[in-house]
Amino acid sequence: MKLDQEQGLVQAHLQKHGFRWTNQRSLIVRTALSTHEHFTAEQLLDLCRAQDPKVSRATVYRTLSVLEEAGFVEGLDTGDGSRRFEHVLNHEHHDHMVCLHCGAIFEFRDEELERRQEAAARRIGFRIERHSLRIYGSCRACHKTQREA
Amino acid sequence: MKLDQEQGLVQAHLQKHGFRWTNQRSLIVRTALSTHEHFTAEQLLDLCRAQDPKVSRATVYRTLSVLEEAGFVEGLDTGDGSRRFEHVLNHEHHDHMVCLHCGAIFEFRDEELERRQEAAARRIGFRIERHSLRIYGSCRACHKTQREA
DNA sequence: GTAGGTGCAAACCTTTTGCAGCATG
DNA sequence: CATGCTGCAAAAGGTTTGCACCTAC
Repeated sequence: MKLDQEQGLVQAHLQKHGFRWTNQRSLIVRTALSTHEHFTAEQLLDLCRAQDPKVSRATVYRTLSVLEEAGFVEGLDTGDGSRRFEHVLNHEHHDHMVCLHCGAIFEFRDEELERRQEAAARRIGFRIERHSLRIYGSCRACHKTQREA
Repeated sequence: MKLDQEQGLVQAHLQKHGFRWTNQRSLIVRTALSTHEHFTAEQLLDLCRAQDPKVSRATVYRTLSVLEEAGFVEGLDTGDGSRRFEHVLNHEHHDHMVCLHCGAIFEFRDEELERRQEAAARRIGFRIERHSLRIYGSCRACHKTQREA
Protein backbone atom coordinates (compact mmCIF):
# COMPACT_ATOMS: atom_id res chain seq x y z
CA MET A 1 0.00 0.00 0.00
CA LYS A 2 1.37 3.41 -0.94
CA LEU A 3 1.69 6.38 1.35
CA ASP A 4 -0.99 8.37 -0.46
CA GLN A 5 -3.43 5.52 -0.17
CA GLU A 6 -2.69 5.06 3.52
CA GLN A 7 -3.09 8.73 4.17
CA GLY A 8 -6.39 8.71 2.27
CA LEU A 9 -7.59 5.97 4.57
CA VAL A 10 -6.81 7.98 7.65
CA GLN A 11 -8.38 11.11 6.18
CA ALA A 12 -11.57 9.26 5.26
CA HIS A 13 -11.85 7.73 8.69
CA LEU A 14 -11.31 10.99 10.54
CA GLN A 15 -13.71 12.92 8.36
CA LYS A 16 -16.36 10.27 8.74
CA HIS A 17 -16.02 10.65 12.49
CA GLY A 18 -16.49 14.40 12.48
CA PHE A 19 -12.85 15.44 12.65
CA ARG A 20 -11.54 18.08 10.28
CA TRP A 21 -8.74 17.46 7.87
CA THR A 22 -6.33 20.32 8.34
CA ASN A 23 -2.94 21.00 6.81
CA GLN A 24 -1.31 20.21 10.12
CA ARG A 25 -3.04 16.87 10.47
CA SER A 26 -2.16 16.00 6.93
CA LEU A 27 1.50 16.77 7.58
CA ILE A 28 1.57 14.95 10.90
CA VAL A 29 -0.20 11.88 9.55
CA ARG A 30 2.02 11.72 6.49
CA THR A 31 5.10 12.06 8.62
CA ALA A 32 3.99 9.42 11.11
CA LEU A 33 3.06 7.00 8.33
CA SER A 34 6.38 7.36 6.60
CA THR A 35 8.37 6.77 9.77
CA HIS A 36 9.05 3.09 10.19
CA GLU A 37 10.66 3.56 13.53
CA HIS A 38 9.29 3.77 17.02
CA PHE A 39 9.16 7.51 17.50
CA THR A 40 8.48 9.76 20.45
CA ALA A 41 6.11 12.70 20.23
CA GLU A 42 9.10 15.01 20.33
CA GLN A 43 10.81 13.25 17.43
CA LEU A 44 7.65 13.44 15.38
CA LEU A 45 7.45 17.13 16.16
CA ASP A 46 11.00 17.63 14.91
CA LEU A 47 10.30 15.72 11.72
CA CYS A 48 7.19 17.81 11.11
CA ARG A 49 9.00 21.03 11.83
CA ALA A 50 11.58 20.16 9.21
CA GLN A 51 8.69 20.54 6.75
CA ASP A 52 6.88 23.37 8.46
CA PRO A 53 8.65 25.07 11.36
CA LYS A 54 5.52 26.46 12.93
CA VAL A 55 3.73 23.23 13.77
CA SER A 56 3.06 23.31 17.46
CA ARG A 57 3.91 20.67 19.99
CA ALA A 58 0.35 20.73 21.29
CA THR A 59 -1.03 19.90 17.86
CA VAL A 60 1.29 16.93 17.53
CA TYR A 61 0.18 15.58 20.89
CA ARG A 62 -3.46 16.22 20.11
CA THR A 63 -3.20 14.55 16.72
CA LEU A 64 -1.36 11.56 18.14
CA SER A 65 -4.12 11.03 20.62
CA VAL A 66 -6.76 11.21 17.89
CA LEU A 67 -4.79 8.71 15.81
CA GLU A 68 -4.32 6.42 18.75
CA GLU A 69 -7.99 6.50 19.58
CA ALA A 70 -8.81 5.73 15.94
CA GLY A 71 -6.40 2.82 16.03
CA PHE A 72 -3.95 4.05 13.40
CA VAL A 73 -1.15 4.45 15.87
CA GLU A 74 -0.17 2.52 18.97
CA GLY A 75 1.74 3.86 21.92
CA LEU A 76 4.19 1.74 23.85
CA ASP A 77 5.79 2.48 27.17
CA THR A 78 9.47 1.85 27.01
CA GLY A 79 9.96 2.50 30.68
CA ASP A 80 12.29 5.42 29.99
CA GLY A 81 9.73 8.04 30.87
CA SER A 82 8.37 8.88 27.44
CA ARG A 83 6.06 6.89 25.23
CA ARG A 84 6.98 5.71 21.79
CA PHE A 85 4.56 5.37 18.93
CA GLU A 86 4.34 3.32 15.81
CA HIS A 87 1.74 3.32 13.08
CA VAL A 88 -0.09 0.08 12.64
CA LEU A 89 -1.39 0.54 9.12
CA ASN A 90 -0.21 -2.30 7.00
CA HIS A 91 1.59 -3.82 9.92
CA GLU A 92 0.38 -6.85 11.70
CA HIS A 93 0.33 -6.81 15.45
CA HIS A 94 3.61 -7.72 17.07
CA ASP A 95 5.28 -7.55 20.45
CA HIS A 96 8.55 -5.93 21.45
CA MET A 97 11.85 -6.72 23.08
CA VAL A 98 13.63 -3.66 24.37
CA CYS A 99 17.38 -3.73 24.94
CA LEU A 100 18.09 -1.91 28.18
CA HIS A 101 21.68 -1.27 27.19
CA CYS A 102 21.48 0.21 23.69
CA GLY A 103 17.77 0.98 23.46
CA ALA A 104 17.24 -1.15 20.34
CA ILE A 105 13.73 -2.45 19.86
CA PHE A 106 13.09 -5.86 18.28
CA GLU A 107 9.71 -6.92 17.04
CA PHE A 108 8.37 -10.43 17.16
CA ARG A 109 5.11 -12.21 16.75
CA ASP A 110 3.80 -15.48 18.09
CA GLU A 111 0.28 -16.63 17.28
CA GLU A 112 0.13 -18.95 20.23
CA LEU A 113 0.94 -16.07 22.58
CA GLU A 114 -2.00 -14.16 21.20
CA ARG A 115 -4.34 -17.12 21.51
CA ARG A 116 -3.40 -17.82 25.09
CA GLN A 117 -3.95 -14.23 26.08
CA GLU A 118 -7.41 -14.35 24.60
CA ALA A 119 -8.13 -17.56 26.43
CA ALA A 120 -6.97 -16.11 29.75
CA ALA A 121 -9.19 -13.07 29.26
CA ARG A 122 -12.18 -15.16 28.31
CA ARG A 123 -11.82 -17.15 31.50
CA ILE A 124 -12.50 -14.10 33.66
CA GLY A 125 -14.93 -12.36 31.34
CA PHE A 126 -12.47 -9.65 30.42
CA ARG A 127 -12.88 -8.01 27.02
CA ILE A 128 -9.53 -7.17 25.43
CA GLU A 129 -9.15 -3.83 23.70
CA ARG A 130 -5.40 -4.00 23.25
CA HIS A 131 -2.37 -5.41 24.90
CA SER A 132 1.26 -4.71 25.27
CA LEU A 133 3.98 -7.28 25.80
CA ARG A 134 7.44 -5.96 26.29
CA ILE A 135 10.44 -8.05 27.12
CA TYR A 136 13.38 -6.22 28.61
CA GLY A 137 16.95 -7.41 28.66
CA SER A 138 20.04 -7.21 26.54
CA CYS A 139 20.34 -7.88 22.87
CA ARG A 140 22.92 -10.18 21.35
CA ALA A 141 25.18 -7.28 20.31
CA CYS A 142 25.14 -5.83 23.83
CA HIS A 143 26.00 -8.94 25.76
CA LYS A 144 28.62 -9.84 23.22
CA THR A 145 30.22 -6.44 23.84
CA GLN A 146 30.01 -6.89 27.61
CA ARG A 147 31.76 -10.20 27.40
CA GLU A 148 34.57 -8.73 25.35
CA ALA A 149 35.05 -5.78 27.72
CA MET B 1 5.76 -16.08 55.40
CA LYS B 2 5.15 -13.39 58.01
CA LEU B 3 5.77 -9.69 57.53
CA ASP B 4 8.66 -9.63 60.00
CA GLN B 5 10.36 -12.47 58.22
CA GLU B 6 9.90 -10.83 54.84
CA GLN B 7 11.21 -7.57 56.11
CA GLY B 8 14.22 -9.35 57.60
CA LEU B 9 14.95 -10.80 54.21
CA VAL B 10 14.97 -7.39 52.60
CA GLN B 11 17.10 -5.94 55.37
CA ALA B 12 19.65 -8.75 55.11
CA HIS B 13 19.89 -8.38 51.37
CA LEU B 14 20.32 -4.63 51.44
CA GLN B 15 22.90 -4.72 54.21
CA LYS B 16 24.85 -7.42 52.42
CA HIS B 17 24.99 -5.14 49.40
CA GLY B 18 26.32 -2.15 51.29
CA PHE B 19 23.07 -0.28 51.82
CA ARG B 20 22.21 1.09 55.22
CA TRP B 21 19.13 0.07 57.10
CA THR B 22 17.53 3.30 58.25
CA ASN B 23 14.27 3.98 60.04
CA GLN B 24 12.81 5.38 56.86
CA ARG B 25 13.71 2.34 54.80
CA SER B 26 12.32 0.09 57.46
CA LEU B 27 9.04 1.98 57.42
CA ILE B 28 8.84 2.14 53.63
CA VAL B 29 9.68 -1.53 53.19
CA ARG B 30 7.22 -2.61 55.83
CA THR B 31 4.51 -0.47 54.28
CA ALA B 32 5.21 -1.71 50.77
CA LEU B 33 5.25 -5.33 51.91
CA SER B 34 1.97 -5.05 53.71
CA THR B 35 0.20 -3.46 50.77
CA HIS B 36 -1.28 -6.14 48.58
CA GLU B 37 -2.39 -3.65 46.02
CA HIS B 38 -0.66 -2.11 43.07
CA PHE B 39 0.39 1.21 44.52
CA THR B 40 1.86 4.37 43.07
CA ALA B 41 4.83 6.11 44.64
CA GLU B 42 2.50 8.82 45.84
CA GLN B 43 0.14 6.36 47.52
CA LEU B 44 3.04 4.68 49.25
CA LEU B 45 4.21 8.09 50.42
CA ASP B 46 0.78 8.79 51.89
CA LEU B 47 0.69 5.43 53.65
CA CYS B 48 4.13 6.07 55.11
CA ARG B 49 3.22 9.58 56.17
CA ALA B 50 0.27 8.19 58.09
CA GLN B 51 2.91 6.54 60.30
CA ASP B 52 5.49 9.27 60.18
CA PRO B 53 4.49 12.57 58.61
CA LYS B 54 7.99 13.69 57.86
CA VAL B 55 9.03 10.98 55.43
CA SER B 56 10.06 12.70 52.27
CA ARG B 57 8.85 12.00 48.78
CA ALA B 58 12.44 11.77 47.57
CA THR B 59 13.21 9.03 50.05
CA VAL B 60 10.23 7.00 48.93
CA TYR B 61 11.31 7.26 45.30
CA ARG B 62 14.90 6.46 46.16
CA THR B 63 13.91 3.47 48.25
CA LEU B 64 11.57 2.17 45.59
CA SER B 65 14.35 2.24 43.07
CA VAL B 66 16.68 0.36 45.40
CA LEU B 67 13.98 -2.22 46.03
CA GLU B 68 13.26 -2.55 42.36
CA GLU B 69 16.91 -3.03 41.54
CA ALA B 70 17.17 -5.66 44.24
CA GLY B 71 14.14 -7.43 42.79
CA PHE B 72 11.82 -7.07 45.78
CA VAL B 73 9.45 -4.81 43.96
CA GLU B 74 8.33 -4.60 40.36
CA GLY B 75 7.09 -1.52 38.57
CA LEU B 76 4.42 -1.69 35.96
CA ASP B 77 3.36 1.01 33.54
CA THR B 78 -0.37 1.38 33.50
CA GLY B 79 -0.28 3.87 30.71
CA ASP B 80 -1.89 6.56 32.86
CA GLY B 81 1.31 8.51 33.35
CA SER B 82 2.49 7.11 36.64
CA ARG B 83 3.99 3.75 37.44
CA ARG B 84 2.48 1.29 39.84
CA PHE B 85 4.45 -1.05 42.01
CA GLU B 86 3.88 -4.36 43.66
CA HIS B 87 6.13 -6.37 45.92
CA VAL B 88 7.08 -9.77 44.57
CA LEU B 89 8.13 -11.46 47.77
CA ASN B 90 6.17 -14.61 48.20
CA HIS B 91 4.37 -13.96 44.98
CA GLU B 92 5.00 -15.85 41.86
CA HIS B 93 5.35 -13.95 38.63
CA HIS B 94 2.09 -13.06 36.95
CA ASP B 95 0.79 -10.79 34.24
CA HIS B 96 -1.91 -8.15 34.41
CA MET B 97 -5.18 -7.16 32.83
CA VAL B 98 -6.07 -3.54 33.39
CA CYS B 99 -9.67 -2.38 33.10
CA LEU B 100 -9.67 0.95 31.29
CA HIS B 101 -13.06 1.86 32.71
CA CYS B 102 -12.76 1.25 36.44
CA GLY B 103 -8.99 0.84 36.79
CA ALA B 104 -9.23 -2.61 38.36
CA ILE B 105 -6.18 -4.81 37.87
CA PHE B 106 -6.52 -8.58 37.46
CA GLU B 107 -3.61 -10.91 37.76
CA PHE B 108 -3.15 -14.10 35.79
CA ARG B 109 -0.44 -16.56 35.03
CA ASP B 110 0.12 -18.90 32.14
CA GLU B 111 3.19 -21.14 32.01
CA GLU B 112 2.98 -21.59 28.29
CA LEU B 113 3.07 -17.82 27.78
CA GLU B 114 6.29 -17.67 29.74
CA ARG B 115 7.85 -20.50 27.82
CA ARG B 116 7.01 -19.05 24.43
CA GLN B 117 8.48 -15.71 25.38
CA GLU B 118 11.70 -17.40 26.35
CA ALA B 119 11.74 -19.30 23.10
CA ALA B 120 11.18 -16.14 21.06
CA ALA B 121 14.03 -14.40 22.86
CA ARG B 122 16.34 -17.34 22.41
CA ARG B 123 15.72 -17.30 18.67
CA ILE B 124 17.26 -13.85 18.32
CA GLY B 125 19.90 -14.18 21.01
CA PHE B 126 18.12 -11.81 23.35
CA ARG B 127 18.70 -12.27 27.08
CA ILE B 128 15.56 -11.57 29.12
CA GLU B 129 15.90 -9.60 32.33
CA ARG B 130 12.22 -9.04 32.89
CA HIS B 131 9.04 -8.62 30.97
CA SER B 132 5.72 -6.96 31.26
CA LEU B 133 2.51 -8.17 29.68
CA ARG B 134 -0.49 -5.99 30.16
CA ILE B 135 -3.84 -6.55 28.59
CA TYR B 136 -6.14 -3.55 28.44
CA GLY B 137 -9.86 -3.62 28.02
CA SER B 138 -12.97 -3.77 30.14
CA CYS B 139 -13.69 -6.11 32.96
CA ARG B 140 -16.85 -8.13 33.28
CA ALA B 141 -18.42 -5.71 35.77
CA CYS B 142 -17.76 -2.74 33.50
CA HIS B 143 -19.20 -4.09 30.32
CA LYS B 144 -22.14 -5.47 32.20
CA THR B 145 -22.80 -1.94 33.50
CA GLN B 146 -22.41 -0.45 30.04
CA ARG B 147 -24.93 -2.84 28.61
CA GLU B 148 -27.45 -1.98 31.31
CA ALA B 149 -27.00 1.78 30.81
C1' DG C 1 -21.36 31.21 10.25
C1' DT C 2 -19.91 27.98 13.62
C1' DA C 3 -17.82 24.13 15.50
C1' DG C 4 -13.60 22.45 15.80
C1' DG C 5 -8.44 23.14 15.35
C1' DT C 6 -4.18 25.72 16.17
C1' DG C 7 -0.31 28.13 18.50
C1' DC C 8 1.52 29.89 22.40
C1' DA C 9 2.73 29.79 26.98
C1' DA C 10 1.70 28.45 31.27
C1' DA C 11 0.21 24.70 34.14
C1' DC C 12 0.58 19.95 35.57
C1' DC C 13 2.30 15.65 37.26
C1' DT C 14 5.56 12.44 38.17
C1' DT C 15 10.20 11.76 39.02
C1' DT C 16 15.04 13.35 39.79
C1' DT C 17 18.67 16.14 41.75
C1' DG C 18 21.75 19.52 44.54
C1' DC C 19 22.92 20.44 48.83
C1' DA C 20 23.51 20.95 53.78
C1' DG C 21 22.85 18.38 57.75
C1' DC C 22 22.23 13.72 59.97
C1' DA C 23 22.75 8.80 61.31
C1' DT C 24 24.49 4.21 60.39
C1' DG C 25 28.01 0.73 60.35
C1' DC D 1 34.10 9.24 61.68
C1' DA D 2 33.38 8.41 56.79
C1' DT D 3 30.08 7.36 53.81
C1' DG D 4 25.71 6.90 52.70
C1' DC D 5 20.92 8.68 53.62
C1' DT D 6 17.45 12.24 54.37
C1' DG D 7 14.59 16.35 53.73
C1' DC D 8 13.72 20.23 51.34
C1' DA D 9 12.96 22.72 47.47
C1' DA D 10 13.98 23.44 42.97
C1' DA D 11 14.57 21.43 38.39
C1' DA D 12 13.62 18.36 34.86
C1' DG D 13 11.01 15.98 31.40
C1' DG D 14 6.91 14.68 29.24
C1' DT D 15 2.20 15.92 28.47
C1' DT D 16 -2.04 18.75 28.92
C1' DT D 17 -4.75 22.94 29.02
C1' DG D 18 -6.75 27.90 28.69
C1' DC D 19 -7.45 31.14 25.62
C1' DA D 20 -7.69 34.10 21.64
C1' DC D 21 -7.39 33.61 16.88
C1' DC D 22 -8.11 30.98 12.71
C1' DT D 23 -10.18 27.76 9.13
C1' DA D 24 -12.57 23.68 7.25
C1' DC D 25 -17.03 22.36 6.39
